[in-house]
Amino acid sequence: MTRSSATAARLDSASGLVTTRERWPGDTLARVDQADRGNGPCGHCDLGTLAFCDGFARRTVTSLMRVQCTLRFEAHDTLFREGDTGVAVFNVVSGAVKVYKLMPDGRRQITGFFFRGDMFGFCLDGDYAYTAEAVTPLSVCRLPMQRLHELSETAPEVQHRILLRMTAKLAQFHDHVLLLGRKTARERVATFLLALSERARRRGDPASPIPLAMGRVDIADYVGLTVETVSRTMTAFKREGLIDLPSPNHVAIPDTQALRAASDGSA
Amino acid sequence: MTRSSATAARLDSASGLVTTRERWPGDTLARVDQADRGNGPCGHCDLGTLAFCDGFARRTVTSLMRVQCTLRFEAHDTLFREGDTGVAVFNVVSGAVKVYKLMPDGRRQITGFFFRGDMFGFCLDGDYAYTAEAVTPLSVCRLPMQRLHELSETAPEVQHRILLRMTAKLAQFHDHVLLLGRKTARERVATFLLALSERARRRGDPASPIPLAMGRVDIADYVGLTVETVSRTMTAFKREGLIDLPSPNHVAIPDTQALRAASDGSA
DNA sequence: CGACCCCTTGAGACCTATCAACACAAGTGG
DNA sequence: CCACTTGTGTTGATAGGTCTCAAGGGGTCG
Repeated sequence: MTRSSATAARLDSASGLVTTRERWPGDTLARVDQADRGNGPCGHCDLGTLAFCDGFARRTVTSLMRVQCTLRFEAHDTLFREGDTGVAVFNVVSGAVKVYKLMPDGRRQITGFFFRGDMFGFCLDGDYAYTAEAVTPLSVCRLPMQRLHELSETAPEVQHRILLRMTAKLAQFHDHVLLLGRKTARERVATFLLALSERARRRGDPASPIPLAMGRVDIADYVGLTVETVSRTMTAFKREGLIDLPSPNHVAIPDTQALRAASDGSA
Repeated sequence: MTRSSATAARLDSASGLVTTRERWPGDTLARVDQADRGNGPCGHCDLGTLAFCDGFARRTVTSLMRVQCTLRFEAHDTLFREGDTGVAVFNVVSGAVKVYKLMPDGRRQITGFFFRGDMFGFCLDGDYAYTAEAVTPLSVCRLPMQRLHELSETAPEVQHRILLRMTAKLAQFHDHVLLLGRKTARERVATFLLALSERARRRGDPASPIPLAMGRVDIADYVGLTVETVSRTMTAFKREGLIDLPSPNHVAIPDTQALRAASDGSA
């Protein structure tokens, strides 16, 4: 699994020594076996229609191929830290990522989870406002922000897609702010599970038995609760038949409408 | 103050009958007296360096002038509602705007305040994810999103500035999510006041005696607390000398560092 | 002057956090 | 193979921060 090269990439990134030098498969920092290369538009991944470059003109795809590269990480690896100079955006090819902010006393708030097809790390002449960490073994497609920006000057389609992703992210934030500011513990957990389910559906995975890539602590730090409250709430949901827990890391939603009702207090 | 035309614009916008037809000063829907026109790059406002079009090439500014128009609203007027088709972005020329989401049972979460120079309403082929309402008498510069997008294909500077605004907004959201998910009541109020102060400073206003354009209820709905808690907290801050309240709507910050310490629990 | 709105203050209730303990699975090393 | 450790999830008892409910003060405006 190209373990050693993945380590090199991780160290490079985690140490803040990210340069603007272009890298691509074959580069010592991010070697990707030929077998790992997918059948997507750019040949870097197999995201299909989820790929950032899906549907772009061949010329554009070619340009993107030159500047992007695939990187691999293990769970708990740090991709970049809050305060690092932001030089690239990432597309998740496989696995899951969490991004979070820390307070001086150690309190943590996870501000987002990213799965296959999701894009994160937007940053324009400035530092990353958060830390990004692999939740599971991870494969990401890395695009230098500057190059992406330059490319978008001649390829409006690229620019439009970036704007689409960012507006979608902004809308997500509005929802999450509502969750954190005004929802009860039950509503938060229900909303979280529904959102996971909906996102799974949108990327073509089954909407109901959903795998929980993250642990209870991460869920708690995302919805602004404690582990205990999350655990108690999920147990309560199971007792009430709102969800099923075949294993601690798998959630089935027998009745979406019922869970939805629990997610905004209309239950 | 062009009351009747402002009413017309409001009704048009609030009723969801926003069209993509270009409008400009002189248009019956958005008449702006000549005296109201500023000395900014486009002649629509006097935002100076805060203006969206500041620093753009003359050709770009001219293009922008053709598609943008200035609108006026009174406090409590609704600019657009959650679910309305998103067709335009707005720049605040004077006054303040709040955007919020409502839950079925009436709970409200304000997700943002916007002041002079701030831009809001980003929306690409989709509906607004929130409602926008004037907090004070308001003057905004309206730019059709579609036109802005078209223009940005030939004027990369426009596109870059949009990206800048959106990444800045994303960073703000990360901070606000941390506030809502992990901060105590004291920390929330302190953070809020500091952010107001900082934003005032950045747009060239004094950082310390800051006017509170919004009431306690709005503050509470923004920081995820109740009015009572906000009021109690501010009273406590005043008692402790962290802030001064010459009037309920004016806050002086004698010691920024002390308030900052209170904003992240390092006090 | 009275109605209304906003802000403030007080007392008690409630939801969630905190602290503590236990179950269970997966390593790890003797 | 077992003892031990570690990590994760669950459950219980208690405490505490914030909400809820209630009332009063001060300003504005008709």
